Parts: sequence; C-alpha cells; structure tokens
Amino acid sequence: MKFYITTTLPYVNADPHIGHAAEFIKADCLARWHRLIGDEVFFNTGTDEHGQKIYEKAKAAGKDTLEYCDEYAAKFGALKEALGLTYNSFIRTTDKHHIEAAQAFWKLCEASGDIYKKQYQVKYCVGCELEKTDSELVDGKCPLHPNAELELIDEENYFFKFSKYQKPLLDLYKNNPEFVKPSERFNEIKSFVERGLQDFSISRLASKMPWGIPVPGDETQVMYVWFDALVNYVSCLGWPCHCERVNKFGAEESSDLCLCNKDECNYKRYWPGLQVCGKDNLRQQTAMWQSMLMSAGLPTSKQVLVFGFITANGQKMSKSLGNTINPIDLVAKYGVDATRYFLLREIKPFSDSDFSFEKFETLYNAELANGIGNLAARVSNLLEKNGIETNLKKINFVGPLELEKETEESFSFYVNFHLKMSEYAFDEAIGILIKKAADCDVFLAEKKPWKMDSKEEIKKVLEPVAQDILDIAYLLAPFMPTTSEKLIKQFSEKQIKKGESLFPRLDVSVKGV
RNA sequence: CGCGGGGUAGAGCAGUUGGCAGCUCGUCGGGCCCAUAACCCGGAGGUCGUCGGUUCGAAUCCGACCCCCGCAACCA
Repeated sequence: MKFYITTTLPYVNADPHIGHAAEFIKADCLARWHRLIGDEVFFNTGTDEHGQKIYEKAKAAGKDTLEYCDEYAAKFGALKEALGLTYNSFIRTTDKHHIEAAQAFWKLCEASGDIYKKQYQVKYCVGCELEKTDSELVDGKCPLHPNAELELIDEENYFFKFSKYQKPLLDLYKNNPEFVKPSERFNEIKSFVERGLQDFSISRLASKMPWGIPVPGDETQVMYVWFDALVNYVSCLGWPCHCERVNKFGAEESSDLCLCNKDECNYKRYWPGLQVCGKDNLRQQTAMWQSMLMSAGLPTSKQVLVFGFITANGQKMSKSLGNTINPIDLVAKYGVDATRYFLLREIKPFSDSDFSFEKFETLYNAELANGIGNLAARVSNLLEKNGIETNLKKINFVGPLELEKETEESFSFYVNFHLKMSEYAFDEAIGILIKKAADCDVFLAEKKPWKMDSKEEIKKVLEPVAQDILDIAYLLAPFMPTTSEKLIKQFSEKQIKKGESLFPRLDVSVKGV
C-alpha cells in the first residue's frame, strides 16, 4: 500500500522548539511504522517562508529576505539528523517548483470562479505600525495606544469564496466520520463551519509587502502566505504534473511544470494523504485547505490529525518567559532515542501535555533504565554466563488486511500493538511493550534461572524471555530506531552477549520541589 | 443563557450496557541477589468539584451550581 504523510511547514520566524519536534517525531513514527509493515511511504516536511512577518524580520535583521530564510531552513533541516527523522521530501515555499504550483493552483480556483477582487478595509494603528482586527480593539481603540486615532486603510485584495464551500465541507465531514482526529477537534471545526463562513483575503499589495508569490496576471499583488503555503502538500509530490495538466492547462502552457515521470507520478501515487498539525492549525488544514482543494478540483485530504500543545512546567512556552525547550539541547543531553521516547510516550498524542526535566528523568529511569535496559542486561548476562545458545525468530509483521483475519482467533501482543498504532495511540502502543518487559521480570523472579544447575532447564526459561525481548526490539523501531537496531543485533546472535548498557541510570539527586 | 473539553490518592492519568474505586511515578515495609542501588511481593494514601434527584445500588444516569482550560475568523 501507499502511505503519504506530511507535517505542517513551520513558519521561519522563530527557532525550532519542542512542539515542532513532537510533531515531526509523531509523523516520523508513523512513517517508520508503515515502512515496517510493508507500505511505500512518502514523508514530507519543510519550511513556510513567505509573508509579512518574515519580510519584516529579515529587514530588521538587515538581511536579504531569502538569505534570512536560508538560515532558518538550515536550522529546521538540522532536526533531521538530530531527531532521526526519515522524511524524503523537504519543501521550501520559496522553491521554484512550489511557486509555479501555487500559481497553477490559483488559476484553477480562479477558473472555478472562486477568486474575486474586493475593496477591503483595514484598521491601522500608527503607534504600533500594525494592522488591527476588531477583536484586538478595546472600545474601538488600540489598547496599547488609546489616544491615537486608528487609520482606516482601504486596500483592494483578492478574496477566496470560502462561503461557497460551507455545504461541501459539511458533506465532506458527514461522509468521512474519521476525517479529523481527535473527535473533539472534529466537533470544533464542524460547529465552526456550521456557523457560516466568510470569504478570506488571499493577496496583499505588492507595493506594501513584496515577499510573496506573484498573483498570476496581476503584478500589483502577491499571494497571502496561507494560500501559497497550503499548496505545498501537493506541490511536494510534483503536482501539477503531466497527467493533470493535459486536461487542466493544456500541454504547451505549462509543459515545464512536470517534475515527475508520467508513469511514476508521485501525485497520482500518493495523493490524497494523511496530514498532521498542531491544534492552532485546525481551521487552516481541515476547512480552508479542503475548500481550496475542492475549488481546484483536487481530491480532499484523506485524514487530518490534530495534535495538542506542550507546556513547560505547566506554563505556556514563550520566549518572553524564557521557558522554551530546544529539542537539540535535549538530544545533546539525553540522546535521540530517549528524546523521541519521551515525546511519544509521556506526551499524549492529541491532548495538551506537560514537559519538565523531572518528568523526563523519572520516565527515563523507570521505563528505559530500570525497565527495558535492565531487562536486556540481566537476560543477556545470564545467557552469556551460562553459555546458552539461542535461535530466535524475527517477528512476523502483518499489514492491516491480513490482521483482520487474525484478530478473531488470536488477540495477541502484536495484534494489540497494531491496533494501538492504527489509532495513533503512540503512548499506549509503547505501554504494551513496557508491559511485556515487566511481565518478563515477573517471570524471571518466579523461575529464578540463576539458581538452576541444568543448562537445559535454564535455557527453557531464558529462551522465551529472550524471544520476547527481540519482539519488543522489533516493535520499538518506530519509536527508538537506534536502540531497536542495537537490541536486534544483540539478540539475533546465536550466543547472546551482555554488551554495554543501553540506558545508564540517571542520577536524580536534585529533586524538584 | 455563544460552542467545546475537563475537575478521580502527593503528582500525572484510566475508568458510559450503573454493581466491592484502578494504573504509573513517588512513599513505607518485606523479599531476592541474575541485572543498570536494578528486579519481585505487600502496605499506607481518595467524602471520585458542590448540592439535590432516579435506583436495591452512581465516579458512571438526570437537574442545578462552582472552578479550570481551549475556540469565538484572516492568527503562518
């Protein structure tokens, strides 16, 4: 089967933080899992680089805008190695192909009659030098500059007929009861759409804000950043490609747009796919983008997963509070696998969760050092000391189709795990592995193989436990790839040897209050 | 009466066909001694937000109220 997964593209106005890392790692975990069960995977991420904030930030830093973006793209790109990400596509919205795709997408929406020009009023606070929306105002004034009169700026922009898609969106939701996960978020977007939709502006005056993709056929306007950015989910697949342009554009008009081989068109192979995003992106991904796809005549996304936020010590992370957590620092301190483990195990997939070093270290010691690490050490040591040779089997990975047949008869360890993974319950899937390891400890305590004399007897106890560890090791791969690999190597030898400890216990001498 | 989520042991959480209130961490006691001061067993600790109702019986159903947190449109 084909499996396409994409994260949202982080906006390059700030350094990567732990929230980005969590989103990438969850997506990576799913990508690795699907590869494991035999799917062909396309995994996309990248950076969102247009818009006013970027333009202003670069200007303030005295840098060329693209040069500024290059720096940030490199910072986000560096997460690949640091976090062990396995994406095969890193798109930047300043890539030439993406720019062309956004313009092609625009034309399709225009052809559907969904783009129109409208005079548009913006309230502008001279004190802040910022546009203000009504919801930001107090008594019709800027709360920061109550004595300054607001200026009214009239600007003519292009608008997208979002309102036209209320019914189609509600139909989409109705016909796809699993379209948005979790269900709370699905309800949220449903009621938002039910309340009625207003068209949104999709362009800016180029004279005021030139850092955007030119609107086709109108040099005075550039696209509003959201309109261009969302298109990345298909442009990264090579859209618009040969197969599409034949009927939509006419071959001569855009013959240079096709990036993919006619017979191996990634867009055709992989779209529609699974999208993941943070809860701040709910509206854009599950409503705006879906309506844009409908307008352009493309299939809507397969499913959207909406993840929760991470707080730091119970507080919202922010630069001004100085409590942001840098994922690179975590990796440097604890290693990539432990970092991934925390973000997949302690951080709940869909609800908000809290990060603290105390929680991190507690979890690390309890489940990695004392749990799986210690178990591997005690079993491998007993096997080596007693000179016991084993012949363990690789786990048999089964895809979802075959699984259905098996579920009836054997509600096994693996089936259970598979089920949790298909529900995106990463934390609970890991829980099944941890439970298995704990069961092994209980089993060993009961049998006491270290008291036995006969090699036969000892082997009878240890071999099944070693097999369990190997099974765990295989299933650990999506979460902790390095550890998984080490364990598989160690427990696939005929004579298993003790080796180095996987997760040295952390000394938690300084206790949190 | 804007919409939604939540209030269960010191902390974090599970618990809807209503039936002796569970898990992880921490804590206390015991055991073991193969292992990373690890592992195993047991104890203590909760008026399940408040009040009222239905019921033989409610964390679980109904009503009222209190508190916390999201969303309430152009925010990338």
